[in-house]
Amino acid sequence: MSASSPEYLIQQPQQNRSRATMEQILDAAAEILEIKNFETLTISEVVEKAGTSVGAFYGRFRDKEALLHALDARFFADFEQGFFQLLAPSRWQGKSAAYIIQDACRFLFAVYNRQKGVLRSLNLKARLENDPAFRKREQRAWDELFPLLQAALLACKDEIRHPNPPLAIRLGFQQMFFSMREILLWEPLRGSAPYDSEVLIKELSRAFFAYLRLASEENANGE
Amino acid sequence: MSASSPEYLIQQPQQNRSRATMEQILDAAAEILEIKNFETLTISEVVEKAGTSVGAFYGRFRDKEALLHALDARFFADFEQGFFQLLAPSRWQGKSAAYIIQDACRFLFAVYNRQKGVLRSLNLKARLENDPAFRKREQRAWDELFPLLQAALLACKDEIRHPNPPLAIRLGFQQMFFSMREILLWEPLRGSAPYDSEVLIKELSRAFFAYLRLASEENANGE
DNA sequence: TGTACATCAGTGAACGCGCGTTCACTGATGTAC
DNA sequence: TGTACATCAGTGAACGCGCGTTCACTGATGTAC
Repeated sequence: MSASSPEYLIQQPQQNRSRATMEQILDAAAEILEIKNFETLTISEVVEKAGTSVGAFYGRFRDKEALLHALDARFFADFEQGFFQLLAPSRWQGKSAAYIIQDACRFLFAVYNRQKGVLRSLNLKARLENDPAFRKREQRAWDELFPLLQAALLACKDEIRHPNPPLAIRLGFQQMFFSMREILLWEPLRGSAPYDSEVLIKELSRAFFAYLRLASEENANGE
Repeated sequence: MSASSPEYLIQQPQQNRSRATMEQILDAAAEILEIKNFETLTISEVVEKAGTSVGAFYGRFRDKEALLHALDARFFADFEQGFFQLLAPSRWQGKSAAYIIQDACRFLFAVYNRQKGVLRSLNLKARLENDPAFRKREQRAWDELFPLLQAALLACKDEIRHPNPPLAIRLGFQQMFFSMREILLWEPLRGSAPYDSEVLIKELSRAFFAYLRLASEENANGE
């Protein structure tokens, strides 16, 4: 679940009983975050939903903030597991730029298409907070994924006809990333017609390699 | 400034004196929002910075929320002025898709490149709030700009080689819009190297029309 | 040009509510001998 | 196999702080005659 001894915990659970309680608290919080945000969530409603008590909460967590840190850690561990599984070191070696991009796009989709409530809150916290910890953890996901993608794409440099490949790779990926996050996390709140998953992945990938002006894409046909 | 008699005001200023006070309150709030967010901003600090009193504040505004509504209204009025000025009805008639896109992109840049503190708070509020008013006002800007752009671009349909022009126009514009907002409002907080304004406008436009696969762009040279 | 009155505008101390946090206490689990 | 003790885990009523909001009051501006 979470690392050796994070500073936001009072103390690691020692018995299965308390490990279960903690898990229940995290699950309850995650569930509540699907419909409200972290600011309006109260400890009381979390522990009530988790079937435990306020005191039990503070026996584990330093304060309310610690709850979100723990959710963050839990999510990030999940993210990394998927990351190392899907993106085994040599997965992109010798592949075309188009292949790499679709792969990355599909991964991004998978990352942002679950735990949306938690992700929304983390995303907001990273923007609201003075405490840089949330911002840093958000950054870390980017810092793990982007360099890999960049290296893989630069290896296909001769496919890329954009005059400034490093710039285009960076901005193109940002566009894909921002759009994916925005559309999956926030569009539902606006009630606008959602994109079909496959269409979204395909089109965001397409936009990216069109921007890079891949030679291979030049004579491809759409749809 | 603001419309006839918005419900978030207790009463419209009747004397210049109070109009000035109100303006000072709004300015002070906007300034504070450059460095903190609306949740952590307090009425006391606003009125102190504005050189007035808590009572004066509540003489104008129904509650704290009303302050942000007023800032929203002030910004939106600004937006619309720019909108109707720059995008006079016939401005895009007979123009190429590339021209239209650059024009729209430049406009987006202008919109999001000032009042960033206020815009950040409005953006957050639109996500946090049950009160749909903020969300709706955000939507309205989109609803004014997008149909115009869509119509103008569909008029150049024969330039567009993407197999599904309406889809591509929508998603492409979203990408441009989301990226512009994200990069201008939130990237600075992350401390990553900012883009040069002209480069940003040029590249986001380029990405958009590359995605549409404009015929004209096919044999254009970059940089 | 002055007087009386109504309304507008502003003041800031005091209030009060909500929610995070504490704390004195009980019960459960593990360990030593 | 049982007893004593230490630590872990959980309970929930009570506390208290911060900040939004109120309110009784003073002063400024406008208007009628």
